[in-house]
Amino acid sequence: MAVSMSHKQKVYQGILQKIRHYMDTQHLQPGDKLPSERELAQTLGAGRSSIREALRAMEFLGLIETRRGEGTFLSTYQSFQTVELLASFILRESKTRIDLAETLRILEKEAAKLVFSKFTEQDVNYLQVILCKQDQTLEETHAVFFRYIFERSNNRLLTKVWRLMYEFLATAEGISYPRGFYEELIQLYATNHYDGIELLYLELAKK
Amino acid sequence: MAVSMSHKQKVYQGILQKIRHYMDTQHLQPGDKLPSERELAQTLGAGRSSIREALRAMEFLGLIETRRGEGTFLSTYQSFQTVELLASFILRESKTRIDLAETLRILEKEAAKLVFSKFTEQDVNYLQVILCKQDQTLEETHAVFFRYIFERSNNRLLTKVWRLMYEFLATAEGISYPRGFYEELIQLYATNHYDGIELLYLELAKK
DNA sequence: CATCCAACAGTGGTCAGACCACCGGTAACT
DNA sequence: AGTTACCGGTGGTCTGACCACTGTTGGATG
Repeated sequence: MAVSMSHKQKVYQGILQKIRHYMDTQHLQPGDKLPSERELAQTLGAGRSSIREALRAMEFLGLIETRRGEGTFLSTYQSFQTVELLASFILRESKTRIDLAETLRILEKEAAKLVFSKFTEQDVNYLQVILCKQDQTLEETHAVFFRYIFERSNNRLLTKVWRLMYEFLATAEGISYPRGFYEELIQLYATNHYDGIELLYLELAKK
Repeated sequence: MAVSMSHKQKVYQGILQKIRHYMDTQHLQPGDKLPSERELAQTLGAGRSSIREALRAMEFLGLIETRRGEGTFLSTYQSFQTVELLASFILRESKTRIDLAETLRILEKEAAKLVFSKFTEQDVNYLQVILCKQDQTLEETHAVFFRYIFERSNNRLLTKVWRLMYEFLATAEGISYPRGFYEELIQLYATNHYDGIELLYLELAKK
């Protein structure tokens, strides 16, 4: 009675909820096997095609991996295929891109601020090394650079959200700032200049 | 011969390509109608269930909108259903309430800053009214207060992410700050004191 | 003539069943 | 013991059926 009254939620959406719940209660880990489609259909009281629509959604998001003749498994790693296909479709919508870019920058800025007090000289050196590597594009550098920062932020949720959005946008267009930006940021860390981060991003927004 | 030869590509993935091609050649605009599922099945030489799996994927990406009894239409606006679904799975793991609360605060702070330059006297008055209402708890006030700010931020993605996290956390524990916090924030808007936002949140974190 | 409403055709939503291709294990055979 | 053929389980796909819902249409009614 709860949900599907007013909204007439589709079956496969309910299936998604139930599968997630199943994953919770069974404490499934990445790589574990899900029940077969037929079994799920019977257990959850739905048609197999509805189950498949739900699984297709999860597969699309890179949450599961299906192997014909074997079964369906929880993904061990992040599937990029999803993101690529997605990007090939969507990203003409300019407002989406703008929102994404803006949000992305907010997350990066705040992560940079979160780790500020934690950063040691060693951390700063490490970032420096990343920046100096010549065998990668600026876009790659950006990814490695911030991935490190987010890891040190010690906020898994923030990190996940960032990674998701980043991959989302990065497949369509490279993401990076002027090289000087990264150098200045490192400089701020080195000179213990917290407030500079906000200003640094403020300048970035102007361009 | 076309699709399933070498890569064992699934039918629905081929369908996606074809539909996109169709959209291109027919110069479909947002809001336009797609052929019916049955017609697509016949035209593209596939079963209706495969067509549906493809459409389901597109629906996730917010590309199309299906209306029972009417048909399938290209989305007029970009929805973030993908993000929503993914978030529900991600949040499932990130049980760390601390991460959530931290991220939530970051989003709110940045939204507050985003709307700063846009805010008129009228907006400030409206927030004042929200705050003065006595018939609701502080938690409810918090929700209404920031919902308004996020709406004015003009960043749908940011708003979506916030709402998701907020609802997720709010069900577990009430979320609110001291009443004085909101008053001070309004005061900052009224006195055109941008930098104060950062400081205000800094104080909040200390407690 | 204008208005209303019932019947109808078309659409997405869902289910059940069938067949195929594939994988892994196992029993039979050499 | 090693090889092979088979078999059960799994995902991949198609078909046909029924339901619920929508917009239209055409006739009955005032």
